[in-house]
Amino acid sequence: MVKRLDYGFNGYQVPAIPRATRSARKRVPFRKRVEGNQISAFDLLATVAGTLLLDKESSPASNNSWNAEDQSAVEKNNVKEERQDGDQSLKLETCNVSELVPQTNDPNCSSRESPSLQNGTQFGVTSAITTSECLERLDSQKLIDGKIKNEMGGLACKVETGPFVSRTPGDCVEPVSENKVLTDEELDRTNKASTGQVADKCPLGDPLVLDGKPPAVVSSDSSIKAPSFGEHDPFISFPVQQYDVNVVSRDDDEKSSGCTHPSPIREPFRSTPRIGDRRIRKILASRYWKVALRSKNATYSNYDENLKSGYCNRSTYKRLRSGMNFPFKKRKFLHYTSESNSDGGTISEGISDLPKKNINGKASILYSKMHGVTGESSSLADQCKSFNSRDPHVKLRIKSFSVPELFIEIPESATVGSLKRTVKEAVTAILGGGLCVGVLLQGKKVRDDNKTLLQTGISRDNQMDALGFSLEPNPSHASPSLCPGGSPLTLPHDIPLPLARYPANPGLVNQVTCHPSTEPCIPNAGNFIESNNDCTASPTDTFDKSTTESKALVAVPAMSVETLAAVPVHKKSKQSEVAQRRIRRPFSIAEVEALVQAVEKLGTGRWRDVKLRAFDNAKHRTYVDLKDKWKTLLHTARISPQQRRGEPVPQELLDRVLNAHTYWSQQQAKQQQQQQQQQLLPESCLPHI
DNA sequence: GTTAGGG
DNA sequence: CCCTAAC
Repeated sequence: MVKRLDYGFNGYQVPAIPRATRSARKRVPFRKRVEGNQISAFDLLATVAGTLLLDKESSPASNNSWNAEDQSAVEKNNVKEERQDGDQSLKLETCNVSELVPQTNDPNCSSRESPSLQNGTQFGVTSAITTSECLERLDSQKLIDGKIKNEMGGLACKVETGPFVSRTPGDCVEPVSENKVLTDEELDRTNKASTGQVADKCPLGDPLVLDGKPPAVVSSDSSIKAPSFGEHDPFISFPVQQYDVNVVSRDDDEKSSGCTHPSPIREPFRSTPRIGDRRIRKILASRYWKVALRSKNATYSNYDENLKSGYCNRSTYKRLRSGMNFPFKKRKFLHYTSESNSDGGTISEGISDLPKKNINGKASILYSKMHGVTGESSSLADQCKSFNSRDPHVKLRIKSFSVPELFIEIPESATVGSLKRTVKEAVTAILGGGLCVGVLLQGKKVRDDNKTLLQTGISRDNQMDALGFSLEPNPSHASPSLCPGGSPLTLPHDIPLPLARYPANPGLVNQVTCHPSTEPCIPNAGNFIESNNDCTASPTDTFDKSTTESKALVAVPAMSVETLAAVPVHKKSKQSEVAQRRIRRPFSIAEVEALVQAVEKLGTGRWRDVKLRAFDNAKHRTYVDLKDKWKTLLHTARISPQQRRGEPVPQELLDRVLNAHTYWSQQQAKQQQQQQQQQLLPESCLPHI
């Protein structure tokens, strides 16, 4: 009873039955188990979206171009004076994210060391593209550039399915070219590497693809190839079924089992070992991700481990996992029966069995005609079927995406640099969390994320008429009207992720329009930037302040919630049913106060009651939220004020949190003791009865 | 559906 | 804030 006075409130209510005895319960760390390894449509979405995010994790160099290191700043006084009527409202209806090139990799390529890599660094330092993939790209590019240059009109996303090239496990050569389109010379060397050196050193493997002929060198026609946004090509492959998916990054200097040391049982699918920071840097640097096949007995946790090891920086990892809404979320893989789903049962024989099907040196080509692509493409598709029916991968090439519309208000006095940064942050945020990826098949939205590609019809055996991806604004992020009680979304300023460099082609920033503006409409960002360079202060002086004082950035869906379609969608599709992350809503001090008061009264472990008592009207606060907030409050109270971030919580409240927690912990302990005694008592009393 | 806990 | 297990 004395404690009441200490806490300064009316007292505690001891719960009748302390469910909180669970608090003593220690949970076994959840192990991700993989009992099946089909990839679901969700994973397809996630992979595409994840690739977008990986774009954001691009090199600092790309960031510089956005930050415009040479940006001048306005006078501080001007910055402080934020006048409503002076704000510029810029509406960027769409921005292209160009040349996202998810593409299949060869699942067999994971452990081979490229002779060319061993010999030197002719392909650069950090990139990693298998020769085979180079060939794939070549071929794909050839198809695109030459025969099937696929015009998608004004569509936001272009998806191309390239030829599928199957290879033996031994033909993996991984030279590297991350930051540029391969030049003819490099390509030529690549071909040589695959046809010559590798073949010499790989007795077991048939290194050759494409019928043993090096593909015709394709000129890197930049007029056809959209300007690269992130200066790299991420690759994605989707097993149609059967295999665990593991995201690995190939270390170019990794010396795993080389071609010169063939072993009877090779492990071509083994992921690269953890090698700590270096590996992480490689991942971030190369930004080359593979979705590799893994043996059936591998567990999905390995994927997580790879991520963890890949991102030694825990915060980075966490950001990917949750903080940045990294959409490549782990998803529990569907259970499946290997026998029933396997292709004639061959898959069940093991991974090593699969490459054997392709050893004959004939490439298995999967080509799926795109929307509007007919003729030659269909013949390719036929080829594909005749060549190989074993490879469970779907090959996709997404030419470009458009970022949904952004709405930006920024003071006139803001610097160009801050404008750039603002746009960057808006784009970053929308890519990070406010974006959904939709998959469209033959004009229809694929809604069931749990279906496999095979089930959905996105498979090698399918004549993919129209496979498309769309970027859709996340309504919870995009529309203020969807945030009842909340202010229009202010995009966070603390997103450290650099976006890929500003598109060199000003045309990529489409339809930059000006909202109520005193200035003439700005045709494109490039012109705007050039015309505003009259600042005097140093960029760093006022950079953050400019930024912070700009008006809220509101991500406005370009067409309401309509899809930015990659493929013509005839009917207006509803919002994607993909579970979307809720918008982050920091607790206000008043809410914290209410929470603390309720917990003081009810105790911890009664979050539903706390919710009903103090947050019944706050629909967006679930009892889980309250529990989590209490958790963070407790953590905040325990750390030093210097370590605290965000809006400072009054120390008085934090003290109350600590006191209440201490009290209720003691109560729980007491009640546990009582319970134990009650359980023991009857037994001990038995003799007396 | 709730709660605890890891992420 | 999400996800999962345990209840």
